[in-house]
Amino acid sequence: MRPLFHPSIEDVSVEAILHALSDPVRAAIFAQVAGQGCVQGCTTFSRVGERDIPKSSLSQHFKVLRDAGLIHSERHGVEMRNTTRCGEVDARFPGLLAAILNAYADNKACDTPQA
Amino acid sequence: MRPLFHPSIEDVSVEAILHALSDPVRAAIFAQVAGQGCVQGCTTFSRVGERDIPKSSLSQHFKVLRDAGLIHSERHGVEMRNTTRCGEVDARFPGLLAAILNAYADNKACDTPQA
DNA sequence: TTCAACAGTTCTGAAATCCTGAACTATGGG
DNA sequence: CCCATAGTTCAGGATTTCAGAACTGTTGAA
Repeated sequence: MRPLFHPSIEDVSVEAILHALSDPVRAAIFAQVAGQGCVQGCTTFSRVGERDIPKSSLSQHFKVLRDAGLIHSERHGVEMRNTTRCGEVDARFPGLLAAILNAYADNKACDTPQA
Repeated sequence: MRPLFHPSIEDVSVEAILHALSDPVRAAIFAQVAGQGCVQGCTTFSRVGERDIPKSSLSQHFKVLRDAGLIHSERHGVEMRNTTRCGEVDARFPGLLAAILNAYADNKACDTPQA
């Protein structure tokens, strides 16, 4: 198990961010981490919306978010502590994350009006 | 040649938009169309940055932007008239496009400080 | 009308990427 | 030490993307 890689904020690119968040599962994960400030572990997301996500896929999703510079992950014993890097990212690309999270929130509101 | 398809604005999704704009070539095309209001034709983009883009790829890129609801294309004789759908998209997802275009602009400024 | 040039599109196969089950690593508890 | 838990890595098949070649559709000239 190689140590977790986190890009420095100057190496974070818009395209990587957009690509990472263009997947609804990853967007949901990120929204949740952003909403809670800190979320324990991948297993929290074994189910997103309707779908069951296998843990190998979850691990990859977290890696993509990490590589894109969107989250910071830290091992705490057996589990993972994930936090967003919203502060840094927002300093570099002002308003970007807020607009995206907002758009997803609006979207969800339309999708499930009577849920 | 099947007629050009444009999704209605309610069918436009955040993920499709982010996916479309997560490609730097498409982002450049879209930024240009957005900047000019109207751009004639794909061939305008035979070169983006350093890269030569074959026209079959350009055609695909335009299709992705169209399917994502970002641009409107109309045949005028032999060539194509492309316009953005920023207005509609911005009404649906306020601030999203502006934030993304801004982020790309910032990014480019960093990439080429002495060009 | 017929022809050539031009602007894009579609087709197709190769390359890259994504998804996920299975095997693995690391940590903590009994 | 052994097992359970949390996550990672590997390997493969499925999907997506890229780009050359062949095609469609339009315009202008002869």
